[in-house]
Formats: sequence, structure tokens, C-alpha cells
Amino acid sequence: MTEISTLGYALLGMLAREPLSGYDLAQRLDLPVGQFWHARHSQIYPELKRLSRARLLTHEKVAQHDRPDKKVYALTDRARERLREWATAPVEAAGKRDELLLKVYSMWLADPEAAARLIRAHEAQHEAQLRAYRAHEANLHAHHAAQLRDPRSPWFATWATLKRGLGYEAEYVAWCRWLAESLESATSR
Amino acid sequence: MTEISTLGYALLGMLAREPLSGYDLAQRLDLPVGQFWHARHSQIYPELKRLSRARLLTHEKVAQHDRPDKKVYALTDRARERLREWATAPVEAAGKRDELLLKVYSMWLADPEAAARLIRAHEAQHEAQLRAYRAHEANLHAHHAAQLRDPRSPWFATWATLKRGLGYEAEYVAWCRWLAESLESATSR
DNA sequence: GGACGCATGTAATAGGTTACATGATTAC
DNA sequence: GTAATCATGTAACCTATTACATGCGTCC
Repeated sequence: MTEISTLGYALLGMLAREPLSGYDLAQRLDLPVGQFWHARHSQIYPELKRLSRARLLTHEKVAQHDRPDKKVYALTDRARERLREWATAPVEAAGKRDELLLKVYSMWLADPEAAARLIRAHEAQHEAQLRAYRAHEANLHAHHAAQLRDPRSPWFATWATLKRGLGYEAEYVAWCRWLAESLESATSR
Repeated sequence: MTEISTLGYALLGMLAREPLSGYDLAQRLDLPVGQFWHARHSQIYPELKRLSRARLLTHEKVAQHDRPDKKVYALTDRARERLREWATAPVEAAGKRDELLLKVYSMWLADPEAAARLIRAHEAQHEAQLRAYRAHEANLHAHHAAQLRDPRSPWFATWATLKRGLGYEAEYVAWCRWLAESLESATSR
């Protein structure tokens, strides 16, 4: 049985919902508003080849009149089965990494005013992300309200990861505010 | 001016508080209860050499009677200055990665009961982490209450990162509970 | 003609994990 | 003696980022 990388499962997970091209996958997985995984096209194209060789994906060339042709990938039955097994298999809690927190750890060396500015900048970033997630959630409720209660629906899964994103960003913003206020009140005194 | 990697800053950040050996650093940065960064000894020892070559660290050999000798590293003034500048320099928000969330994204394919078990297991893990953080916080308040209000104190910085850890884990636990309950109520019906 | 978005790839490098290796000292 | 902790290192491998590279089609 062929090994499948985490990135592989990320791609299979998206293709299980709808067939997509490498470019489509790259757009969804690139920096913007993905949730808890990301990848660049330079990692995606070779991975699609590997998965195809392992007979986990099929692809068909789709000719387009208005833009370049593309390859649209779809799951095989084997892949869907592998994905289903993986989805509930035990996994270690991720070792989180956040460079901002590393900076905060050494921030006592620096000017509190400069520190507060950095934290305020991140507060704004996470607030923007939170607003985007909220808009996404409103959209989900508006168009797929019925499916959101069914754990067998992909919309439910989308909602579940989105809720985690909402909680994550809301907590991050609250923490930024607390920290920035602490730093600012120290400055004013 | 020599480039310093993020890992380098992690090591400098710890050494700015107290001189430590590679082994000490590895213990603090290894899997256990670090907060938002981790590394293995195989990454740490070579990095200590690099930082030493760049004259950012000094080390002295410390002979021990009861156990093997060790090298204890300390910051140079240049390193402390570099660390201080880095601490408030702009940084992009981290692209978060969490394999559990990736699984949740494809969980609609699987048996909701199996899914609920996986989520409950993570709930327990994050609860345990939360308890550990709470104990750490109580300890901080008991022994360093005065310094916790001073942004120029390393104890304040420790508290700030710890608070982020507390918020993160509390939110994670709450989300696990919500999701597990949703999955379980679907099963019982 | 040039910029931009679509579309697909490869190569070089950096960052990180796992495994391999060695040796001292203490406790059982 | 042998397992466990302290202590330091290297090598092989995998993952991920950045940069290089190409080409089509549309809009200005």
C-alpha cells in the first residue's frame, strides 16, 4: 500500500468534494484564506503526479477556448477509501509554531511602545481574517443551512473547520488587545 | 551582518534569560510543554556552533563531578542587540498547519461515531495541556506577582506567551466539545 | 507591445525529523 | 551488568519555500 503524505491527503480531501485542476488546488491552498493547511503550486504539481502514478487520481485534459487548457483531477475509489480511513485515524497533536509568540517571548528587551505597535498590527490582521471568516459563515448559513446539521455532508465539515478558524482568530484578537493595552499603559506611566 | 534563523532567535531568546547548555535548550524546546516553538537536539547543536562562529554566543566548558561535563552558552552584547531589534520587527502572520483540522475537513466521508472518538481523544489532550498551563500560571503568580506588571521583565513576557497558550487550548477544547457533541447526537438518532 | 491572469512545470535551497553514534555517571 | 539520565554530535531523509522557466489568451 502506497504511503500518502499529509499534503497528499490535503489534495485528496479537496478532490473528494469536486474535481479540480492543479491550478485550482494551488489557489485554494495558497496563502490567502485557506484554514489550517497551505501549499504552493511547486509542491502541488509533483504531488499530483505521484498520486496519479499510485493510481489514486485520474485526470482528463480539458480544452478551453478562452484560456489555456488544463488537467482536471478526480479521485479513484481506492483513494476515497484511503481518505476515509485516514480521516479518523489517530494523529498526534500538532507542535504549534508561531514566530510572533517567539518575539513576544523576547519582547521584554525592547521598547514597550515599539512592541505595542507590532502587536496592534497583528491585531488588525487577525481582525480582518475574523471578518472574512464571519462573512464565509454567513454565506454558509444562507445557502446550505439544511446540510450544516448533517455530519455526512461536506458542508458540515467545512463549517466545522471554519468554526475552529473563527474561534482561533477571535481568541488571537482578544489576546493581542490584552497585550497591547498592557504595553501601552506601561508607556503612558 | 550575519543572517540569524528563526531557530537562532529562539535559542538567543532563551539564553538572554539565563546561560544554558545545548542539552538544557533541547529539553526546553523538545516536544513536552514548550509554547509556540520547538526543536530537536539534532537541530540545536549545529545552530549553537553557527551562532558561536558568528560571534553571537560564547561558551565555557563546565566540569561536573556527578555527571558528564557540559558547554554552557551565553549571549554576546551584539547578540542581545540583534535580538532586541528582531523582537519588534514586522513579521508575517504564520500560516497555521493542523493535521487534525485537515482530517475534520474530510470527516464527512467517515462514520460519525469513529470521528467523535478521534475528537474526544484530542479534547482530552488539549484539556491536559490546559491544566498544565493553568498550573504554570498559578506558579507565576505565586512567585513573581510583582514582575508580571512590568513589560521590561522576562516574567511578563513569559506570562504573555502563557496567556496565549491558555486561550489557544481553552478555545481548542471548547471546539472539540462542540464538534464531538454534534457528531454524537447524529449517531444516536 | 506589454501587463495580467491562467496554466504547468523544474531546480536550488532551507528547515526540520528520524536515525545513527558515542560516551560518562548513577542507581538498581 | 544493564538500564536510565546526562551530554554532544553527525548523516540521511523528507518537507516546504523561493526562484527559475515556459507558454496561451485577453485586455488596454
